Amino acid sequence: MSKAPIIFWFRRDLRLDDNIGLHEAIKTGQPVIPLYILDPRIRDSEWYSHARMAFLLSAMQAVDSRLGEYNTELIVQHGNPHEVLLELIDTSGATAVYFNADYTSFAVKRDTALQDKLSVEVKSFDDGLLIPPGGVLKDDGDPYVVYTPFKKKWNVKTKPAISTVEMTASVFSDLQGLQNDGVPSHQQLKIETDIPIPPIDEAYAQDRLSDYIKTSINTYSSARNYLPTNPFDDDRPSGSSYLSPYFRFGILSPRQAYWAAHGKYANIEAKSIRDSIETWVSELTWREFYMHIMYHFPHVRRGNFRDTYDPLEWRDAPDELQAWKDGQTGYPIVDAPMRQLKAIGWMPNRARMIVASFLTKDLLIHWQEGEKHFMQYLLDGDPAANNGGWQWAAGTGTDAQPYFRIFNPVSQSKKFDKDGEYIRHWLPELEDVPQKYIHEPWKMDSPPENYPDPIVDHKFARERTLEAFKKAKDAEPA
DNA sequence: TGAAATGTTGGGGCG
DNA sequence: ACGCCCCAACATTTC
Repeated sequence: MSKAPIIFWFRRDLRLDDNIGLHEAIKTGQPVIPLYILDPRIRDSEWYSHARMAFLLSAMQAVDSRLGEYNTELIVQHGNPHEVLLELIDTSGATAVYFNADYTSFAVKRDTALQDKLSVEVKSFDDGLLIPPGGVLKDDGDPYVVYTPFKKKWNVKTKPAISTVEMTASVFSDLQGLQNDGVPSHQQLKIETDIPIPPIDEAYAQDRLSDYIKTSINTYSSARNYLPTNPFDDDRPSGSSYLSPYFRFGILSPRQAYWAAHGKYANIEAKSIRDSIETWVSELTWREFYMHIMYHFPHVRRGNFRDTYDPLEWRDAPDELQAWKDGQTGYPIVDAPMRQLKAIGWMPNRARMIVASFLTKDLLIHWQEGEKHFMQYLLDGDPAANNGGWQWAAGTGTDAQPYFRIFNPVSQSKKFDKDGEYIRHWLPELEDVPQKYIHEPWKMDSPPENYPDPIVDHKFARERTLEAFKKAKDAEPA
């Protein structure tokens, strides 16, 4: 090769379009080595997810195949990033390493340390958020801890950076002679999951996005609470765009989503549609809010955002926790989404709130147990968003719901799965339960034998939780 | 992006 | 026609 190459390290940005760091690397005019590093340490994490790893491998394959259009390929190597990079710099003669910033505290530490460990230029770019951490601050320079004022200040100015990557074969490095382990198989990584992995590539994600913006987004405000059984084959009106896993791995950029929505918003007058678009964009803002929160307050990763409820005595109830995980609590509206989670690695937002309320408020089990379980199964499992959601539900977080806001599983069920269709889909043992009893089958004269009685009485549980939270709050010194 | 307890009002049954 | 009670229906307060 004539010029010395530059390494572009893919992480949570598995796409070629609108990839700021990649674009900057290409702009240098140096040949680019596209790299993905599989760090075996993630396997040891208590948050490791077989399903998410399977999704990631497919995403890597998609990038590799798209790179093939430019007569190049994705270099995949295993190991500690700095060791892999040292070696690759040595063998390739690369003069720089470019990547997009990952704002989680583990990644920030790792990436900062790289600057010292590598002798070449290391450059990090803001790409994964419309506004990076630090870009939305109060006038006194402090980060926001309440969503509404954050959102008010959250003012997107960036445009979609690059509509199409302009690449030519010559831009990419001649990769001959570089070690490439290739995208590993499930077998190689000992992946055990039955979750069907959805189509994963940039073109698919873009289609899904534009389809959604074209029609379904129109009714998002009202449909968002509706419980879709499966985002891929459910033909009922669905509020969910089911794009979260694509955001999680950067197959879709938030700029692409934001500006697609914005483009429609600018050309439409109907109030209800405008409201729906705003509400949908607001969910993108929530994503950014929680990423900022975890960046500014890394202690949330280890415990409560607020210490008010630190004295709270969460219950140690392994059997009940297991019943919750297995979808065997006896409350259909809790069990259905828990089964769905294990089956497809996803559940709608309303369902996440319901099952989180049940674990933390009805069972009074620590939100971190729920956080962990979600991380182990969710295809979109993201440390910041997941943590934010759980602390919100538990009442320990930023801008959290007050502790006394306790969902009644039966009323939630009647409200958001009126016909019981969602329940019957995921709980086949309740298929023949009459409509009258679908939300509370224990009231039947002879309930289905293969479905458990409620593991806890809601009314009793509610009282117990109110008391426990009150006690914890009063224990806190003024 | 709650639900339950408590309070208030007003129509209707009934003596 | 009146007073009384019951109890939806709605509103407010409380957790």
